[in-house]
Amino acid sequence: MGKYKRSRQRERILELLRSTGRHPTAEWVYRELKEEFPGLSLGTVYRNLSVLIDQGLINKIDFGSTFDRFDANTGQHYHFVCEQCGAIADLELPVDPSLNDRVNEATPFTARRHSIEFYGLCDRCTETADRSDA
Amino acid sequence: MGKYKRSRQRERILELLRSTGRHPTAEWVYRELKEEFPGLSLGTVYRNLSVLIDQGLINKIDFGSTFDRFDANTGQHYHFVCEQCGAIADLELPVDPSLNDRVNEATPFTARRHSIEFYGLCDRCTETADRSDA
DNA sequence: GCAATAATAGGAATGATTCTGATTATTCGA
DNA sequence: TCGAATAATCAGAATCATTCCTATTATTGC
Repeated sequence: MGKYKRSRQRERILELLRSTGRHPTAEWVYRELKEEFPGLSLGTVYRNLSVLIDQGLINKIDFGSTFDRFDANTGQHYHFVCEQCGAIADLELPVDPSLNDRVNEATPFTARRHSIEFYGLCDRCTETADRSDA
Repeated sequence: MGKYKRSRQRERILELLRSTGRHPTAEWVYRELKEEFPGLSLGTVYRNLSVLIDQGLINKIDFGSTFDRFDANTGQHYHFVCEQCGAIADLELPVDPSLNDRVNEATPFTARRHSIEFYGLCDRCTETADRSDA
């Protein structure tokens, strides 16, 4: 979290994200603003998006991992993702199909399934954090 | 779902995924099996992983999107993802922090937050599906 | 065995994202 | 208001996970 100077580009990117219900990609933001900033480069969009995340003004929707991950447990189950070491674990927590119904009652969408990911520290990383504190 | 012939490589990849609690990346699988199949190529691993998915024997953990997506709604909320058109919508569904507690009681992990994504058809795609059916 | 065809290895291609370097814009104190 | 310090920009190169291509090899069913 360094110190940031203002830039018209970054301000417009934030405005644009706030004004849309979509969850845009960097490419979409770039195309939207290209007319207003003819010299805009995609790198600038990406950099500003990560600055905005750093400032807590926007979020990126993703798993912690940039890699595809594969799972031979094909039954329904939820996941725990360690924010420190990146480990992913299956959870025993019972899957609750009624959650889909709640979406189907409250929205015009048809939810057929859902996934839940919990984020935090795994047992190993919790220990490490305890030691390094204090 | 075409017709598949067996291959030693694919059988071992499935065994490996079943024998591990991790949620491996393709690269990890490749490294694990490289000694057993000295000529193994990463492309073979990827192809077989997608065949195994097609056969319903494994799952890939990801969002529907291969793009990063950004969201100016920084409050806690859940998402709906349309499996057909890829649209992502914020849901009004109240966020339930007690879910974290259930994980914290039942596991050695420390869950600080969680995300839920519902998958299905959005209103538009539901209509389209209705028309094309029957 | 043999024909048909799926699977393989290896490497090139793709495509989203990040990095680099030279230039421009912003900030802030004198 | 000027100027030094430094963050931000643009353009394009680099990166890196993943997919695609091609010639060769393995599997299947008869």
